[in-house]
Amino acid sequence: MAPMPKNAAAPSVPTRDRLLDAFEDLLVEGGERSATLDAVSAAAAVSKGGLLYHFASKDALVDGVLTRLDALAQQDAENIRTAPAGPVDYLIRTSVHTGSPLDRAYIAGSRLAQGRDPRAMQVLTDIRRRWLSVIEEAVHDPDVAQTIMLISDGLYVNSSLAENELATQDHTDAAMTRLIALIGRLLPGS
Amino acid sequence: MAPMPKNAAAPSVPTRDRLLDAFEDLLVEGGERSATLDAVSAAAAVSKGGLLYHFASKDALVDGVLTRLDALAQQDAENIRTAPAGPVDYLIRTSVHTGSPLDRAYIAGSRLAQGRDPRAMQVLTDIRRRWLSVIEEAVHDPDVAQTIMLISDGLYVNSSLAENELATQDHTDAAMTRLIALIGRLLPGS
DNA sequence: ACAACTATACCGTCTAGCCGGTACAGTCGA
DNA sequence: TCGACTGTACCGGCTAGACGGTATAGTTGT
Repeated sequence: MAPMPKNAAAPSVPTRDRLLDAFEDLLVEGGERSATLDAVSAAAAVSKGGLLYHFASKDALVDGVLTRLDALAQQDAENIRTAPAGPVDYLIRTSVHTGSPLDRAYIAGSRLAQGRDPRAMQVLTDIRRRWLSVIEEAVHDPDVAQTIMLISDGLYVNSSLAENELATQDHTDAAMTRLIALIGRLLPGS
Repeated sequence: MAPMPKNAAAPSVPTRDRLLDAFEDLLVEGGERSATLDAVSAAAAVSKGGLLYHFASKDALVDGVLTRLDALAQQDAENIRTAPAGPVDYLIRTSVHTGSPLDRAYIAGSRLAQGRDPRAMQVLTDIRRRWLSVIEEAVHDPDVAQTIMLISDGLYVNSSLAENELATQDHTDAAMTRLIALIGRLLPGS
């Protein structure tokens, strides 16, 4: 009954999570097409049978990453709300790829959404709505909040496109600071 | 029916273009995975042999859409530059899905890029760079130009995500006008 | 005659999913 | 305390069908 370490040397990440991680990685690095069951099981160093023990179908695997993404995003909404430097600062700075679990899960989710998976689209839409309401709460202007969200989305697209090209765009700390300053101009005297 | 010498300027509705259209549609509506050779030929009402007569491989088909996208985008950059209401107004208003050929081609291209096709990523990056330089030319401030591009990207993501949901976001003309007005605040004294 | 197809059959590989088997820890009744 | 049994976690071989691509013979419009 109790969770078993099973191996004194390695209380390592449970197989289930390793499979989810592998699926995400494949989605992020190779797109929907390369994220096959065989590839996932190989990447997680689990047999295909083992994979299907934990996730009865590919659909179940998709549900798994989506559920995890949703949980991560819910946490993040709280982080945005309570960020010391303010919600806008936090949102913008974390919109460029940081390699965080949420980051990876979010990109994986958007790959799935691009494959027109309705569940993925729903989850992504919900996450965005959650973020938007936090920003709205902070800036007290729906249009400005929308615009900030658009910039955040744009940053996501951008860093996902230019993953290996540094020249195109710089997402340095300095650049982000300038961006945030610029966003400040959107807010009038109020 | 005019004669169709393989490599000259296309007359009316050549099979080659219908195949490209079908491939784009499938990419847009069903993602990379659903855009198979069988599906493409069926959607274009052409036999598989006919498809492979025009495009010797799937790679050639990808090259086809990418080449067409690049040409369309090159034209568009000129449209942005010479738009009566100004480049920024034009860029923002055409960032939400209009169903134009460029629009469709661009989304198709980004599906391919999400599948990590390096050619697709290159073409998309080039297009963005071209747009950016037009906007830079118009606003005389690199940071502001960047930010406007981010907003444009954000709009694109958004309308692609909420394709069937009208409630989430309104991309009405009025909303776009408000957005453009807001962007005006980014520009200082000038 | 020739380009632009259609129709059909085929091939090797990949893919999702299924199934029988294994190892092993824990439970339970006698 | 022993043997029968149960549940969990996993292995790896298998199959049907999809996929990209090849091949080839026949048809049609100009």
